[in-house]
Amino acid sequence: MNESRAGGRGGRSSGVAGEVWLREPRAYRAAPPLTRDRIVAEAVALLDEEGPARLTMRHLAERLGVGSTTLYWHVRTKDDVLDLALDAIFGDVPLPARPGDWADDVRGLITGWYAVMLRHPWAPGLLGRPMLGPNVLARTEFLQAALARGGFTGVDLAAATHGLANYVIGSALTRTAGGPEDVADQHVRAHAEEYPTLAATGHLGEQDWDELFRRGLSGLLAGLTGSRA
Amino acid sequence: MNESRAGGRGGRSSGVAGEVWLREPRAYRAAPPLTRDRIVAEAVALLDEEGPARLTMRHLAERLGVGSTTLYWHVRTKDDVLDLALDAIFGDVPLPARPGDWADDVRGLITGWYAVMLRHPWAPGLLGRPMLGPNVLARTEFLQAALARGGFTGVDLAAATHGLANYVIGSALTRTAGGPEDVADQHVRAHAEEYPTLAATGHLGEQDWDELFRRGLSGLLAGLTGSRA
DNA sequence: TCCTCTTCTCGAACGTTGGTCTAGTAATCG
DNA sequence: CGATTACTAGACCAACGTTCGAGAAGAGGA
Repeated sequence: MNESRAGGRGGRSSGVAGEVWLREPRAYRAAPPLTRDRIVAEAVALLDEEGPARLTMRHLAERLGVGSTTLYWHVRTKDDVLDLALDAIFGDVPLPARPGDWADDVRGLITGWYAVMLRHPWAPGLLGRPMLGPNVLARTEFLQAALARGGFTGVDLAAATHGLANYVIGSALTRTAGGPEDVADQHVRAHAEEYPTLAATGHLGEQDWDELFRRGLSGLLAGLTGSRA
Repeated sequence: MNESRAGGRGGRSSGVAGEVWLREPRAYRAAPPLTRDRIVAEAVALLDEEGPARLTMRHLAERLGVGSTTLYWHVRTKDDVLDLALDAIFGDVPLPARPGDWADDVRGLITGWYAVMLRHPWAPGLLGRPMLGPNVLARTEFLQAALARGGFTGVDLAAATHGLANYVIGSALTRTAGGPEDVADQHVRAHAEEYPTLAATGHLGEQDWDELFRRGLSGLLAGLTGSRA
């Protein structure tokens, strides 16, 4: 080999410094190159850890150890990242390998959906955009298929699917929307004369929210089943 | 400073040009001074006409004929404007002067709520923030009071209130979220082999959406009533 | 070994945003 | 008439999403 390239003085590691030892071996491809999947995964982690306000392209790139503009080679806009991150977490909603009792499947899917959104509290706030990702569509397909097995057809089927989906979305949104629960509670209590019924209902603990969601879901499911054609 | 008081050339209408004739008489107080209400009303109009993306403090101030910084005398941040605008439109949800049949009142309130949100399609997307405005609280109070009249108590009451509110929120959100309806429809149809049930449901026309909402609401209401303690 | 093509990365910079600071002006009150 | 209050414009700031063009790295061919 050539040792003639004495004085590894090169500003850059290439061209000069033929010494193999001084060059990091394939450092460039050591870490997998940036991929869309890595970006999305890191975005989800960032959202979970630091909240949506901290999700900037620069900060995301920093966490990935790349320049901010590099992201735009893999993704067109920031909204793309948001859309992808949103769909990504819905991949965690468990989907039974084999369809069982239709009502159980529906309940399981909806509660799983709900749980995932609470696990990523930033998600419901991002829901104001079309949800056409594969994970979302697969779950919606499963939901509608289960309802079809339950005897729903035509408009009843569509109404049941949308009704359930809308219920879970609204529930997750209002659950994660409020700041500290005490604030709203105190505010209502402070104006008890204007909102007597609300004030009387009183404070809702951590546990009760899930119970409320469960009851509402049961009611909705029962009502839809009853009004089935 | 400026000794050249000659010529009405002054960049500003004040200080220079002592001639009363050149000054518009009381132009300052001619239009009512900026108030929080005017800001909110203009913000709603702007959102309706140009969409949420165009709601910037500068643009809003421009429409009001004032400087951008002036807004900050009446309002702390842009989020304040958003919160106020959101609550403002809920003032349009009709509230019966005298409570009637509880079920009718509930249906009327929920459908009115839904209609208002569809009339201001930007509203559902802003729902990811605590809703403590007087208009929202008054309607929630009315809803809960009507349900209480219907015999709901305790946890059932809370579940019914939240269930209905969440349903209407989710419905409005998904309704306004999607871009052009055809896009989603075409996308699903293009992957018909993966989403057979969804593809089979087919396209939903303008009319059907309201019908779906109505059916879901009926089902939910029936279910909640049935599971009432 | 050299050249070229494609794939991928990045620094610099642009235009715009929400928000603040400075420095006022018009009306009002004592 | 002087001081106080209500209100406003312009300049300014840090931060944002995004564009642009310059390149580096690897594959393939001759």
